[in-house]
Amino acid sequence: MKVKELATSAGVNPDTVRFYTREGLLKPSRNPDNNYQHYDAEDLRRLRFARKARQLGFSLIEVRQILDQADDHHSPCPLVRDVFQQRLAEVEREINELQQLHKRMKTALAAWQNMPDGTPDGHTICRLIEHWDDNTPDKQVEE
Amino acid sequence: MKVKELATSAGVNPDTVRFYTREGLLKPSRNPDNNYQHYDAEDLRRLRFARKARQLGFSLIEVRQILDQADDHHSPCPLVRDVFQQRLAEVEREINELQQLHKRMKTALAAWQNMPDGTPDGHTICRLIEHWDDNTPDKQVEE
DNA sequence: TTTGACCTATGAGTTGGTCATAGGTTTTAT
DNA sequence: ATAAAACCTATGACCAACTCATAGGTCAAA
Repeated sequence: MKVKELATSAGVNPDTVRFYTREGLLKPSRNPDNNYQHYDAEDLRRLRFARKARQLGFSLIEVRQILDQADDHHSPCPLVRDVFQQRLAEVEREINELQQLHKRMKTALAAWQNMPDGTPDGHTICRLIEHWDDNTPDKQVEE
Repeated sequence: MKVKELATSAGVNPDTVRFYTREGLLKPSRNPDNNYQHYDAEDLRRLRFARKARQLGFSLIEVRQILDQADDHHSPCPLVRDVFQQRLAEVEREINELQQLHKRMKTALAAWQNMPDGTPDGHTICRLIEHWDDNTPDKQVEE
């Protein structure tokens, strides 16, 4: 297979195939006649594997490590389980953060219903944001 | 105030102050003697405003637009309300996506409990991921 | 044989900073 | 007075994971 065919088979951009090849995730052979890359069924498996792992939140570096382990005839599954656990915890943290942000946004929106739009007066840019309570402490003022 | 003092007052990295200045969010005057930037209370207000807006998910470009409107003596609040609404919708979308991902991860993890770790066999890299059902359609195979 | 569709390598753009470099200035301590 | 520390300047590289643009080489069909 050439680049476009592999890309189409896996549903990705041909440039992604080239990028993954540069990054060492795919290991095509080369046609010496025309310098074209030649991909086989194994590359398609690797590419599909990589895309699924990416959807699960694995980084490209992690995917490469997993593929490299497989190349060394070691089972990558323990590594997969390990990274997956971390990733799951991270997703939970992200959800929490976003839900808190969402709650604060809704609260702010409700509070804004009754606030007039002011023109900046040299003390305030837009009360809507300046009176937003973000519970992050900030420091002293000096001039 | 000089860079570090402003940065400390707002609880940010001095490089962030320089970066925001380059990006036009802060407009310090310059001391012609030594070419140093001089920030005043207004810049501190702008910087704090910018940081709050960033926490709400406003992009730097949006923040700059808002500040520019304020500089033109227009109330930036309508723009703020508008961008805020879009941002709220986006946050909701992000939460949904993450929750779906989370659900699929938990399901996969449960399914993995009873699956053995295999060594790559030329057909499979790691069943854990390859048998992951991601309900994204992909295309035909050819070689 | 020429056009279009493909291939190559390389570099830039995206976002929001952070860090490193190399050099100039000011402040503090000796 | 002077030397070191702590600050300032501008510029460019770096992070992630691609995507897109450029310039040029190759190949298939009309």
